[in-house]
Amino acid sequence: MSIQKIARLAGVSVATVSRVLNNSDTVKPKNRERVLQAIKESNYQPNLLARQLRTARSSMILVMVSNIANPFCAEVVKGIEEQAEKKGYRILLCHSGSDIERSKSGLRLLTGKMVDGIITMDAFSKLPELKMIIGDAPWVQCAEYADTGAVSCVGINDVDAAQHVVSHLADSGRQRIALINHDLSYKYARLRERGYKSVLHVRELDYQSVEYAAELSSAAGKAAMEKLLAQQPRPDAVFAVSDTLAAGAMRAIEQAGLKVPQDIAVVGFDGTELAEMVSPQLTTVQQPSREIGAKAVELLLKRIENPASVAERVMMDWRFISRASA
Amino acid sequence: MSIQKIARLAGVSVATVSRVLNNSDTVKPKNRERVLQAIKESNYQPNLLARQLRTARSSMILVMVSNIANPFCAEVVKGIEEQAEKKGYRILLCHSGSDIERSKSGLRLLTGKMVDGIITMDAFSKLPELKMIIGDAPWVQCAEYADTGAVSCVGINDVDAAQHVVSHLADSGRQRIALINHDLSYKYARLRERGYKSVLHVRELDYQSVEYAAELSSAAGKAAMEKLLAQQPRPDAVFAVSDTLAAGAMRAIEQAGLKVPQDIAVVGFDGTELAEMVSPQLTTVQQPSREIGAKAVELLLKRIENPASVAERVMMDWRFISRASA
DNA sequence: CTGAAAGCGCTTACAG
DNA sequence: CTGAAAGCGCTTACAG
Repeated sequence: MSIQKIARLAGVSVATVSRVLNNSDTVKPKNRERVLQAIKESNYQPNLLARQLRTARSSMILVMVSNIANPFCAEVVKGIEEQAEKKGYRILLCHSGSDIERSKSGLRLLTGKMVDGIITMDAFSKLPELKMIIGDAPWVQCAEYADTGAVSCVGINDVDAAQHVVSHLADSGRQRIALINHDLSYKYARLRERGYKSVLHVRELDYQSVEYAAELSSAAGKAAMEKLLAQQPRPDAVFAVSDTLAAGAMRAIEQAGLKVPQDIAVVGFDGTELAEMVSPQLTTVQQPSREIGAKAVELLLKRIENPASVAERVMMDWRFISRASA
Repeated sequence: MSIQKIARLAGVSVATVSRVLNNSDTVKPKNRERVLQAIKESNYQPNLLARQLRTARSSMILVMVSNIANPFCAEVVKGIEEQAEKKGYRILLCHSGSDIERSKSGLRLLTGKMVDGIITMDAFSKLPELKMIIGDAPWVQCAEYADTGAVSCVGINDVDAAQHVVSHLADSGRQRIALINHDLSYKYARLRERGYKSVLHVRELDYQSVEYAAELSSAAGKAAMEKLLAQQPRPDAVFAVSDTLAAGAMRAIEQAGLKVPQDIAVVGFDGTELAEMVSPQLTTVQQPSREIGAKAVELLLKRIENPASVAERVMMDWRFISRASA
C-alpha cells in the first residue's frame, strides 16, 4: 500500500498524492477529492520510514529513564508528554533500567535518526561512552545536572534542598541523622549527599551514616533502612532521597517495632502522591515534576530547531512540605 | 556520515561495507579490517530508517499502556522487556493516558512500519476505530481480554479471582461489600464486576455498591472511597481492582477516623510492591506480572514470524494473598 | 569474494 | 496546478 498505488487509483502522479498528504500547496479540489477518496478506500497509511528518511526529521523525541516505576519519573514524563504534544512532537519512552547495554541499545534510535533528540533522566554524566554515542545530537538532561556546559539541563538546586531537609531535622532536635541515598553515579545523589554532609558539619553533629539503594524502589529503601537499624547507635532520623525509598524505610521501622516519627523521623524527596498515601504522611521536598518535564522539552526543541544555540541550565523552585513523618 | 563515505574511506564498494555491517557473507579479512577501521575513525552509525525501509523489519515492538505510573503496569513492562531483549527485540513504550487521540498517534508507529508489532495494555476492545487502525498487524493484548478471536491475549481469569476475593470477604462475615472498579471500557473491569455481583447474588447479600475510578491512581481510589463512605449505610468491606486504588481507599478510611480492617476490610488486586508498603499491609490477588509480559512477547513474536498463525488466548495462574487489611 | 545496479516509499526542487 | 526525476541511505540478488 504505497503512494504509488494511491496515485494510480486516483489517476494522478505520486507528487500530487504527496502534496495532499502534506496538505501543502494548492491542489485542484477535484484532484484532492480523488486522492482522499483513494486513500480512504484503500486504508492507506504513509510509510514513516520513507518519509523520515527523505525529510530527515521525525518529530519524535526519545525519553530515556532508568526506572519508570518511580512515580516522580512518571510525573516528569507526563510533563514531557503534555508539552511535546503541544509542539507537535511524539514521545518514545525507553526504559534503561540503569543498564549500560540497554542504554546503548536505546541510543541507537537517536544515532539511527529515528528521533530528533533525546531527554535523559539517567546517570549519564559518569558515562563518557554514552556521551560519546550521543555526540552533539540535541540532548537535555532532566532532573539531573549536566557536568559539562555542552548539554542543556533542568532540575532543582539539590544541595539547597538537602540542606533544608537536614536542617529541619536538626532543628527539631534530631541528633543522629542518616541518609538513604541513590547510587552515586547520579549527580543529584552526589549533590544531595553534599548538602547532607555540609549541614552535619556546620551543626557539629558527629553521627553520620549513609546507605546506598541500588534503585529507587520501596524494597530497596526498606533494605537500606534495615541496615541502618542494625547499627549501634541507631539513627533517630533518616533522610531518603526519594519518596519510594522513604516509604520502604517507614515500613522497615514499623516492622522493627518502632514508631515514626517518635523513634525515628523520616523525610522523603520528590513530593509524589505516594508521600500522601503512606501513614503517617511523609514530609518531603516537592519538585515541580510536570514543569521540569515541560521545560526539558522546551530546551530540547530550541536545540533541535537551532543546533547552533547554546546549552542552557535551568533551575526550578522546590518546596519543603512538612507532614506527620518528621 | 553514510555508508558511501565509509566505502570511499575504506576503498571498497558500499556492498562490501554493508556486508561487514551485517557480518554476513565472507568478506576478505583485509577488507573487513579496512572497513572496520573507517567506521571507527568516522564514528559512523548506520541509518536505521534506511535499513528498515529496505529490509521491512525493525526488530522493535511497540508497547502501549494507559498509565505507566501504575506499578502493575510497570512490572508487566519489565517482563516484556526482559523477554524481548532475549529475542533480540527492542521495546518502544507509548503512554496513551487512555486518550484516544494519543493512542491513534502512537499507533502511527505501527502503521508507519517503524515497529514490527504491538502489545497493548489498554482498553481497545471497545474501540473499533483503533482496532481498525491496527488492522491485521501483529498484535497481542496483555492483561486484558480480547473480545474477538482474531487477536492473541494473555491474562488471568478475572471472574474467578474476583469471586474468590468477594467470597473471602463474605466468609469472614462482611455484609456490605463495595467495589471500586476501573472504567468499564476495560474488559477486565467488566469481568471483575461480574465476579463481584455473582458472589453477592449467590450469597444473597443485598448490599451492592460500585464506584468507578477514572484512572488507576491512589488519588482516584481515595476519591472513590470518599463517595462510598458518604453513603448510608456505609460498606464494611471494599474490593478495589488495583492495589493503587486500594491504597487510596485505605487512606480515605483512615482520614474518616475509621480502622482497617476492623471497621472496613480492604482488598486490592495485582500483588504489587505497594501492597506490602502500606499499613496495614494489603490483602490482594497476585498476578504473575513478569510472566504475563514475557508470554505476551512470545505470542507476538509467533505472529510476527508467521503472520498466518492463529491467535492464542493464554490464561495464567493468580494467587490470593491474605494479609492484615482483610 | 566483490561491485554495479535496482529498489524500499517517500518529498521536493524544477520545468512546464 | 501538475508530473518526471532525483535522491534520502541502506540491502540484496545478480553477474563476474
